[in-house]
Formats: sequence, structure tokens, C-alpha cells
Amino acid sequence: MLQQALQHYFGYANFRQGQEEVITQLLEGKDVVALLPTGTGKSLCYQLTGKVKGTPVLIISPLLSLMQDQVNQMKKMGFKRVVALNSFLTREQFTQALNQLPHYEFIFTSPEMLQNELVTNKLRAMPLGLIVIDEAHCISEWGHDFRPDYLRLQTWLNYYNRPPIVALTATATPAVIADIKYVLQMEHASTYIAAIDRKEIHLQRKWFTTTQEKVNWIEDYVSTTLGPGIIYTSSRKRAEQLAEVLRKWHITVAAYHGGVSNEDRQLIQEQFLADDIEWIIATSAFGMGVHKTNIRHIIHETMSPTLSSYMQEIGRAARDGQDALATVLCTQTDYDVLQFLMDTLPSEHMIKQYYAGADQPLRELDQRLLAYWHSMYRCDEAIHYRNQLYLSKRRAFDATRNYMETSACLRATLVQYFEQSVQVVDACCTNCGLQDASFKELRRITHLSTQNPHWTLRLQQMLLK
DNA sequence: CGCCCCTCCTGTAGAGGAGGGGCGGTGCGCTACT
Repeated sequence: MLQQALQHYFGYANFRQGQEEVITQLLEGKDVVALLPTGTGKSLCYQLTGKVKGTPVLIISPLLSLMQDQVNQMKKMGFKRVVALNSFLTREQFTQALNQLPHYEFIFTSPEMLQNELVTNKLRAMPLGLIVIDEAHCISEWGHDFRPDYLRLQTWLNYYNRPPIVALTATATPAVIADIKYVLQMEHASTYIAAIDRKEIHLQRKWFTTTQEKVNWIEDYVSTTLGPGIIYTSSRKRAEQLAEVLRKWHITVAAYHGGVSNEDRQLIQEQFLADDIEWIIATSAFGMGVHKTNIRHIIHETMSPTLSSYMQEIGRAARDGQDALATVLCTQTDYDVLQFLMDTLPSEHMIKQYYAGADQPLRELDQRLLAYWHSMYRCDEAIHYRNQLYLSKRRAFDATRNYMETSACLRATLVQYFEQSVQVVDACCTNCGLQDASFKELRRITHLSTQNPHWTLRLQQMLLK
């Protein structure tokens, strides 16, 4: 029966890993948290459920660009009644979309938009068949210290007769899954968890004494190695600087970060997808919704603050199943940068001042978090919450530090953070006999993507060194 | 931590160095202004 629906609406004969299990549970009216690897068709889970139930589906998505992509993709597939309710719409378009909301089969929106009373009233008045939280790890990753509207979902979803919820993600620790269930008010949800280990991604770690040595290494490596690849940096400025350095080698690169305009970001992403840009130098802004299959290298100029974000960032490589190399470059001073990036919570003093109504200069982010806490907690509760949050960030940081220092298998260290087991393969990482950036290893990795005509040129450059 | 920007100092004119201070990452929607 479900198989027939799959054939009828999508033209596929068989389900992929996890899809049938998730859809079956949803059709039985259960809530589901599904950790499915990227590229296994997460969106089919809610698309087919919506079609079978014949009632509108609400999809809560973290990025406007992601919504736009999915709407376009669904329209291409022949779904006509699809809308993205967000700030891209003009006032007129917005009013019109709102008035016709019950006529749509799939409604995409942001957690922020759900704080709009008109939107909420409209959605409550219509018979939703399913609520989807796309990229659900954002609840945990962003909700607590960046986008509190993710946590406001807890209140929003608490209404009589709400439809089943499915939370979809590709990367989540058991703690994050517990947090997702708590915020979404679905403690009894079924959980589908796929293995997250990606043995085709080899892990390399390199230590340096100065930042300049890292830059030299990157210059040397990228100028002799074919992409496509992504270099993650810890600041916008450094991304721009590195891009500048690499341009001197006539490599097609682009810097991508929060300071780049929306139009340029879209252009860069399209060019990267089309192999017109070979290397992207980016902050953590880059990656979500990038469905490029042949990424061969992920280099971290500075380690990600958490192993969850590291896993997500390297997980963008090798979606075609061929080998890829993820390299993290480390110096002692990185710890301070990482700690700085984690220690951004409002202080206890700020909380007390805020609750006392005292005038104090606040950064916009602190203002936002304090306003949220004030709406939810008493002063002592807010302080307690803040300190708990600090401790959990501390623990996450300790795990990151351990990855940077351990002499154990890097893959095992990473996968164990997600409380899963690992299948160690030969030369899986620096600590298991992977050749570090020796000439031979470079050539082997380079050899994996030889379709690019520049390849022979690059080889000559390497041989001349 | 390391970096960049700003101010101050020097000693009478201008630029360059010292030193203090702040910043560093992720996005939505809205409003006021061009």
C-alpha cells in the first residue's frame, strides 16, 4: 500500500534506509525523531506522508535559502501547492499567501515567523496533518544561545490536538536528541537512528607552532591538490585573507561568510556546485543545504568549537561514496579562540542587572537572550539555566580538545562522541597510519578526481617542487 | 590568544612607534531611511 503510493507519487520502486519506518510511524499518529544520513531522502518522509494523509504539512526550516531550494525542487517534481511563508514575500504576497494558506499542501516557514500572531492564528485554524522540524539539531545548536525562537517552539507546539511531529536531522548526539524531544514536547516519540560513521572520509590532524605555518601549509597543499574542497576558518577576515593568498595561484576560490550579500552567497554556491569554483574558504555559515556530491577535501584552519559541528562540516565531503580527506590544523593558541567563541553567554552580573531593570549597555545578542530568559524564568532560574548551559558548552569543548590531542583513533573518538560504534578501516586517520601530507598521499588523494583538465598542470607543479 | 583600530606621543613638523581596548561565528523579521 505504502509502496504503491511511493510508486504513484515519486515513481520509485523501493524505499531507502529509514523512510518506510518513519512514514509508517507518522501515519499511525506517532511523533518521530529521525537521524538519517544526508542523501537518504529525508524530505520524502514528509512529502509522502502529506500526500497519503491529504492534509497540509507545515515545515519549519532554519534558513530562507533552504526553504527556497525545497520549494523550487518540489515545484519541479510537480507539487504545485507549495509556499514559503517568509520575509522574501512582499507585504501583498504575504497577505495573499496567508489568506490562501489552507489551500496549500506544503507550507515552509521559519521559527521566527511562528511568533507572528496572524500566522499562528491561521495555522491553528486549519487542519494540519503533520509538522516537520527540518535540520532539527538547530534546536539544540542555535536555540539556547543564538535563536531563542527555536526554544519558543516548545510553547507554540503546546496546543490541543496538534498533529504528529517529525524532527529530521543528519547529526545528533543522544543528548541533542533528548533536547529535541524535550523542546518539541515529544518525550514519547519513536526514534530512528542511522549509523553516522563515514569510513570514506579519512581523518588527518596536523600540529603547528604558529598561525603563519598553517597558512603556508594550506597554500602549499591547495596549490598542489585538486578540489573540490572547503576550508573552514574561525573568522570572516581570515577567510578573506586566505582566499586572497590562494588567488595568487590562479585557483578559483571564493570566501563565504555571514558578511557576504545574499546574492553573492547564492552565486558562490551555484558556481561551486557547477565546479566553476574549486575551493570555498568559509566560516561556519557555509554548508547547510549544499548538495554537492564530489567534495574531496575539508580543511579546518581552526577546529570547530564542537565535535557535532565538526561532524557536520566534514560530512559534506564524499557524498558520492568515493574517498575524501578531512584535515584539521592545530596550534596551541586555537584553544583560546575556541573558548572565546563558546564563552558568549550573558554573565551572571548581566542577568541580575537585567532583572533589576538596571540600565546597562548590552550587545544585541545578549539583549535577545536576556529578553527570552526574562519571559520564561525567575532571576535565580535564569542564572541556573545560564550556568548549566555554560557547563554543557565546557563539556563539549573538552571533547573537542580531546580530539585535538588524543593518540587514539580519530574516527573512533569522533564517532564515540555520538555514542555509536565504529568500524575502523585501514589508514583511517593520522593515528591509524594515514600518511600525513607526504607527497605520495597527496598524489593519491589528488588522483581521485582527475576529471579536471588542470590536473596534469598541477602534477607538473608538484613534481617541480 | 592575536589582530586591528584608535589615540597619544614626540617637540614644533611630520610620520611612525607604543600601548590601550575591543573584537572574533551562526539568521530571522522588522523598521526606518535613502
